[in-house]
Amino acid sequence: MAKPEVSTCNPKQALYEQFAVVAKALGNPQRLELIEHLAQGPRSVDVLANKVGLPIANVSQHLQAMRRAGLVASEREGKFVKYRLSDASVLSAFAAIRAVAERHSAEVESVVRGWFDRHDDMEPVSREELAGRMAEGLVTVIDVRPADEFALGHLAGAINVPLAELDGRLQELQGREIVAYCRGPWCVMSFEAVAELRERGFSARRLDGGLPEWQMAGLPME
Amino acid sequence: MAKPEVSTCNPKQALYEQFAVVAKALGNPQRLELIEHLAQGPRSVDVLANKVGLPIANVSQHLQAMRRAGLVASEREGKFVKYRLSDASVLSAFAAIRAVAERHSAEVESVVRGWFDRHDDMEPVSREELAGRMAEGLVTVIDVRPADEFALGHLAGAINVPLAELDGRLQELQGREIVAYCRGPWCVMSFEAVAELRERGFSARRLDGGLPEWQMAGLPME
DNA sequence: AGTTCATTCAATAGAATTATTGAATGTATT
DNA sequence: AATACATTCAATAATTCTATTGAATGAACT
Repeated sequence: MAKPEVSTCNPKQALYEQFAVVAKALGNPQRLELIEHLAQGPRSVDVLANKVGLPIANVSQHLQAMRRAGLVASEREGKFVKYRLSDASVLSAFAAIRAVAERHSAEVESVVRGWFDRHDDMEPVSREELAGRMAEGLVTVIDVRPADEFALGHLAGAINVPLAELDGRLQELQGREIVAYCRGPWCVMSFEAVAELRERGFSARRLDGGLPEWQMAGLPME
Repeated sequence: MAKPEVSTCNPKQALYEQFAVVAKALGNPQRLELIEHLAQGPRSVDVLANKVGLPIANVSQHLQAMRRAGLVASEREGKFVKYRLSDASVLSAFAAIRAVAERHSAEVESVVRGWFDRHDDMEPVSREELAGRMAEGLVTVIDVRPADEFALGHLAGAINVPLAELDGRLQELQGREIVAYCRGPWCVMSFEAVAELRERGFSARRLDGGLPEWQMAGLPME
């Protein structure tokens, strides 16, 4: 990622270089995971390191690489350095790359198919539909992310039922249709939650997209 | 780019790996240049090699790398192998990455500023506006790409004035406003053409985007 | 069959990326 | 000032990526 000075005389080359720097910064699974976390809100280096299970120094370097590419920005807050996505365009780029992968890679399909047998069942609830049904009080929205992430911001009206606790809290969820969400479109926790709930006879669906998409759509958070 | 088997047991990791493969394939200036050419239509390996000025074997390898990532597809046609973008989503991803680079990188800005002093002058003509004015016959549209690229497909009604020939063909262009386009949003040939035309006193503007964008918008080609 | 040409393959060296380690820096707290 | 803690820096080895070369393959043409 070292690119001390991009200074080809050929301006066309220089442009492609700049674009490549951005794509290169996205071209690493660890960094993509970091972006997915940052999409939910600003985070400090060690919170991120804990979440993704990497050494702090390693995460710090990845974050700096992304900062050089313009994907993230950082500000010091006391002892901590909070990183955040620099722009909504970063999420768009992530989504666009995901779209390419979805169309091509049979592997991506198959990962998702692992949780669902029939295609119909995968159909998620749209944000607009969910917003409407929440207003009518017809639906229980569960946030299946870990409690610490929930605490840092969540969909207005959602209750936190971390995936690990789902088993023991089924009685809370009786009676209404359930919509589960988590970090983003391919966050597997919501897939697992829906699969488990259906096995117990609940009527459960996934929200289309995760928290970042909800927030970007201007829908209420708390 | 070698990734013989992506088979982490962790499905989350596997997904990020897949997404990273796509981004990585976009993370190289040469490959981005190839994509820009392929965005105009299917091309054979050696046509591409001539355009980008790289050894054929090298181009072939880049194309294969992109094929593995799902960015391009290929079909044999007699002696030739024609590569093409596999999907419109590839162009979206390219555009999204470009958008990130534009917002962040002062360098990208400065490359463009090299051709124009004032920001107002950079404002391009939208596709819709141009389509309307062409219908009224008010405007001369010039395609400043090399003749061979023009021959493989161009905007309906455009005339081909390769940048290299612009000097000698000014009298053809007298009388009407000129709109220039070339390969894509950052293709510098149209910037140069407009700058040169203005120096000679012509009223000239750039088309917003290039040929691929026009085609994607469903506007007429020939 | 032999020739020509486009493409791919295989092997290589050089460059860049990544994870890891431990030391250094900077900021709050006592 | 001394400590604790979060982050960054610097150096390293392992891996991966890239360009280059020349040989091999595949399809058309004589």
